[in-house]
Amino acid sequence: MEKEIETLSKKILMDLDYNSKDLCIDMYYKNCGLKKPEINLQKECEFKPYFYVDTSEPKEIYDYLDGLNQEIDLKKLEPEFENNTSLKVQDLITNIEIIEKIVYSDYILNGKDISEVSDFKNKKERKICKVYVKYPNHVKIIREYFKEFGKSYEFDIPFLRRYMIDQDIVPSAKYSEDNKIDNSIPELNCIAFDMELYCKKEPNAKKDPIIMVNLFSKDYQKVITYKKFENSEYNGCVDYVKDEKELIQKTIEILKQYDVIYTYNGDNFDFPYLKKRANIYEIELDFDNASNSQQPQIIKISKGGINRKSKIPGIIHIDLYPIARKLLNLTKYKLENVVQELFKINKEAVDYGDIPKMWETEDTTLLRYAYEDALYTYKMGNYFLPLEIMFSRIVNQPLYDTSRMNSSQMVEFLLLKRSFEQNMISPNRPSSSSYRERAKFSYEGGYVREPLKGIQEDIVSLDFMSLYPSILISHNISPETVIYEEKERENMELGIIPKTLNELLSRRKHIKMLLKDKIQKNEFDEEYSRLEHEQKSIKVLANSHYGYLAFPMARWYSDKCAEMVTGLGRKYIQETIEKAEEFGFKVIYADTDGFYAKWDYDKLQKGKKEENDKSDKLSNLPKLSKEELIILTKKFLKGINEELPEGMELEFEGHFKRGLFVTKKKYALIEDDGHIVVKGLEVVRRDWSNIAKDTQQAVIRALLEDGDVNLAKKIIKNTIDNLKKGNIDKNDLLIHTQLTKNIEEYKSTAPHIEVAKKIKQRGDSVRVGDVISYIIVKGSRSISERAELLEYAGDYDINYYIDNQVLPPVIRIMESLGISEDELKNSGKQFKLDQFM
DNA sequence: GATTATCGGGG
DNA sequence: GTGTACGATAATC
Repeated sequence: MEKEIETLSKKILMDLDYNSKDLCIDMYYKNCGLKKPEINLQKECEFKPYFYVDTSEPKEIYDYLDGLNQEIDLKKLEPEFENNTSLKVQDLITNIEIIEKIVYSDYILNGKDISEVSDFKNKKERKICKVYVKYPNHVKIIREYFKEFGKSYEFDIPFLRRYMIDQDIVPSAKYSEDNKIDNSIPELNCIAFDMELYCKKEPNAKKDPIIMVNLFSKDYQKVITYKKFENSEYNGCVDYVKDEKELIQKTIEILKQYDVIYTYNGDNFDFPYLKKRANIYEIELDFDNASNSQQPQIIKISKGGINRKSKIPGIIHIDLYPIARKLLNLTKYKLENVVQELFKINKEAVDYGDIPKMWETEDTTLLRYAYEDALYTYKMGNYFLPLEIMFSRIVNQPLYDTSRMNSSQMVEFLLLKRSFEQNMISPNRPSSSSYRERAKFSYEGGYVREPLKGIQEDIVSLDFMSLYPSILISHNISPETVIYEEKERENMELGIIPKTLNELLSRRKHIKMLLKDKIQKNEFDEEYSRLEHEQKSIKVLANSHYGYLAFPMARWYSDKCAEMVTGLGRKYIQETIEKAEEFGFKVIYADTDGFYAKWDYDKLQKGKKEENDKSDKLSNLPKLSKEELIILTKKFLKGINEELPEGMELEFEGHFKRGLFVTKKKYALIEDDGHIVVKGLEVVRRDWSNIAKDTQQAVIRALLEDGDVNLAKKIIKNTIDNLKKGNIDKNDLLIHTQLTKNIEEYKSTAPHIEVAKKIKQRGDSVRVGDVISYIIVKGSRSISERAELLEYAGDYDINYYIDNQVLPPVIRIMESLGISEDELKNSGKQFKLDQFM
């Protein structure tokens, strides 16, 4: 009895899954009121699959089907039928209803003639047939039979998604006893799961055993293994089992006690591998965690395009790899790279090839590596989870799914939900032919202005706050409004895209206000962090709407809209630049939604001579201080923002002491606190030698910190001199390139391929994925043939390093300052000539 | 320079 | 599961 009362206090909808055996939706709730929370399974069997057929008369449908007299190909149908006597399409239809709906497709052009498009300003519901069928997986097959009859709609929305949309189910949220949603982020029990294998080549689940399972949660942090590591300082972190079979069994026993499992690439690797190994030992993989369920829950590996997805019903598997890929912008997404980015920690990496040896020699490096893999997976999971929960709630789809969706897919589900709420029938996805047609479409993007090259001082950076979303709203751009003239569009009801965006941005504005209030009151509590995550996720979703319109797979695709948005974007930025220059700024560089500018002293000089100085008092000063420049900038912003449409705002982003502008998309800036920001210049790329990277970095630093061109020149000259004198650590000359396929598969040759061949000839092994580090040595053969490993390298090729490594990254920078390649190259010689004279 | 192919993460 | 990637970079023309 006491338990019952507690149970009522709060429950969280954790996970949902379509159960094809029971033809129902399994809903996993977590009861939070209990001392030990418990998962409960509820079955939803009332919801029935359906789709729409464009006719107002059910009889027409039956007559048509009778006329067809088509028997269904039973092979296509599963689950199997009780009696496989002949089946007709109409036997699988359970009901046809006439309902009133707004058919969105009526209002969009999409290849039609303009005369066939209905007027959105007079949009209204019309009669259409809602066709119910017996089984969800029959919808698509049955729909095929209607192709000759007429249009059908919403036949490809997965059953579970359909249910979430129609019933307004909010996942990963707390429900109180009166079924109201509580906004706080639920406390979930999370565990990170990772494993190590014994394998000498590519892992093969038939023979390569799992040797360690690494688990990390709030109350359990262990590496489970079956080989005793003697004298290890890590003994406290190790749990021993008898063998691999016991290892797998123990892993399942522990994992099933948690709500959330974090992995890094578990979709494609850990779970499929675990499943295969468990099959070998005939272990029943039962992850069932619900107190009242009777069926075993096993890992479901489904195909998602090229990749796989691993789902355990009732437990939320969060694979952090796809999340890191969509939320971070890195060149590499190995676990170490992401850990470095998020926590600024250099995580030790282990070469996979060394694992067997470490295992045999009981090298504890392997234990530490295993332990840290789980630890950082856990930290990363906790870092991303609140944001992902917010995405799941806003989009209104299960966390498992939204965490694997890209932003366009999330926008689509958001729109499907809005469309349903507005009693609309959503447009269909494109056929494969129109998909190909759409994919070919290309259009002009943002405006990028050629920079004022060289070193600039005292720079302000200004940008539009969410430019594209605000253009979509203020110009009412949507597939159904785009056919109207500008004026007409702005005076009519908002289309679905601007309407959805408007709701999102108003919510974000409201949150921002609440946050400001909390900051003032110094309330950095749970509520604060929840709001912070919510506003962040709204920002991501709002910024994805423009991209969604140009996404060829989108239901609400519209190339016209996308083109219009970038066109208006270019107009706004160009007009703003003009106004900035009229005001007294000199714009140095602009890209899409923002620009860098300095104060134009030259123009003021001219202006003074021409007309007797009417400009602001401040501009009379010989040179503006940083504070004065910012005051002027804010004054300019105020004027601009008064003229801009509502919701659009140009913002002050920052002040920079100095900047170096090389070409479009290639520049570097130094902030007032000395922090350097580099864009598009190659310093970050791994395949260059240290000497090339270090020289470029030193040159950028010299130019930004001191504005000293001569110092930059000197740095380059010194490097060249040192190379000539042999005054260089050979390690700094190593060039690193990854082998991306087997040596035999390369059609052409390259230095790292030649080196890999040499390694093989010497009897050592090279594998796909190895990074080959080599030096180019002296000689007359081709460069590829002169590539050597450090230990076999003789004298290095001085000219190669000067011409192909050191100079290319710095030449463009120096050219932007008016210094030629010749001057840099010959400076050494000239120096010698000077000595002769 | 433009177009086509491949690769990613995990061990 | 009433479904499918995609975006960057290297290789090649």
